[in-house]
Amino acid sequence: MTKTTQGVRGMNDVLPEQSPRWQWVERCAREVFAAYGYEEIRLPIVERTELFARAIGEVTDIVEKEMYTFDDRNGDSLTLRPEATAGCVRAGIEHGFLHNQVRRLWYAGPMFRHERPQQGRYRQFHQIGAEALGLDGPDIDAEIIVLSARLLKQIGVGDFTLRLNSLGTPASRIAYREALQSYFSEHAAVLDEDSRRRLDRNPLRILDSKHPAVQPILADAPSLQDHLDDGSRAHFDRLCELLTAAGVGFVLDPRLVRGLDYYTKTVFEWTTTQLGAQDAVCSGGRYDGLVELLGGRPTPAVGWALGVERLVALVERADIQVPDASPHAYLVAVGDAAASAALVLAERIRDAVPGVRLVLHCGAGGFRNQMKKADKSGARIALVLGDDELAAGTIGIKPLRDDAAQETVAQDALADALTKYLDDWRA
RNA sequence: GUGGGCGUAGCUCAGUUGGUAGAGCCCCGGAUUGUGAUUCCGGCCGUCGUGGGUUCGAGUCCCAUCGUCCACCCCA
Repeated sequence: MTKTTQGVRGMNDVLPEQSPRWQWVERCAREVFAAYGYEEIRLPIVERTELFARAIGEVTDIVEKEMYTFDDRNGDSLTLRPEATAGCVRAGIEHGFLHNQVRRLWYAGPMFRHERPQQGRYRQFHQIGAEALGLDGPDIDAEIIVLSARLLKQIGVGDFTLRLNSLGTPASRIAYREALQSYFSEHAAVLDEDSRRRLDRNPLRILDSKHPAVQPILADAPSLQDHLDDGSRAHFDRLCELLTAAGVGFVLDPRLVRGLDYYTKTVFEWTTTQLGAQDAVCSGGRYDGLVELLGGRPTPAVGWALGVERLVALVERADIQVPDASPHAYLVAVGDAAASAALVLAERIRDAVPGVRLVLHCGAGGFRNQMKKADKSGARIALVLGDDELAAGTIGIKPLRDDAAQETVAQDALADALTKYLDDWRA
């Protein structure tokens, strides 16, 4: 393989065998969003670099070392979006649709982060996300989480854990941050290098550490729950009540900290045990300060994003039967005369039988080989047009998926016959 | 960015102590008396990831590099 025919690292092709699983996930999302009145928004893949720097946070890993950033011809610094919430908020401010309004939005599309690829982690990956803007109550947190629960259930792969935590307001977070810093400073000796580096930059992240040496001191670290302000506390308690009432189970995870700076109050994450290290399949939280931070009127908001590749991997692993688009009928034409007649006949059928999926195959090869192809195509029936049929004005219908007998019908009656087959299959 | 495993036909892999490359599947054509299973026959396919080095000779040894997978990290 030469370099020119080699794809870019971490950016994958989705081949036809895989597409039906993607379509299934996308279709479930579309249906569930519609059921909650969420509207689709389509955003550019490229935004100004400073948008992400401000929204996600200058000192986050994403902004520091994972963005695909380049200069536009006029010198502007642009970046391939590493996530879509920032762009969503940007669009809201730019078009004024957040002004004193409530918006329920969803989006889907590719995101880009320059990380080292591994299972469930790619440089171009796809997210489907939901954002509810303009509402500050715990009920909307509950709604958007319940929505995610329904979507996961609809996709049908099951077996997820919902982890829940509250980060509090920025003010209570700062107080907590200081408490953490002083606690970890006392134990600086046992901290690993990474944790020590985070000590003054982002001490919350130390709670996430999996380093064996720091595990013991994590247990006695100050709890974020103890530093929550009253408002956040009440908000969180109410959310827990609502989720319980809605029958959505969850576990409290005081160590759940998101890697993007804009989160406030509620944060959550759906995880699975089936995907190795990249176990988060859907995660999000509240970001009440972001709209204002980006220059809009103060507007509360909650959202989440799910990783499509990860869901698709689970769909494949669970061997879920998803709808495919294999043809209903495979028309075999043998000989030049039959070939030209078949092309016209096939068009007539597609006109007359709405929704029919008909593959036309003209070519050399004996009937046996033709039938083998018909069988492999996944079609339910083969239509045979040879010299005999041509002369008689008929066509052979050969069932491929069951033992029904072959029949021969007049070409004029083919549309009706096919309609009947389609009806039978749907029944 | 760090660590480890792996890189031989489209796919899954075999290649013994270094001697100039194989199988199965797939694909294509044909036979089994006009029609999908099975079986049979034939055909196509590789500069053994790439570049150096050691050697009379390397897929087999050494170095580098790229890719890939997994983990760390990070996150969807």
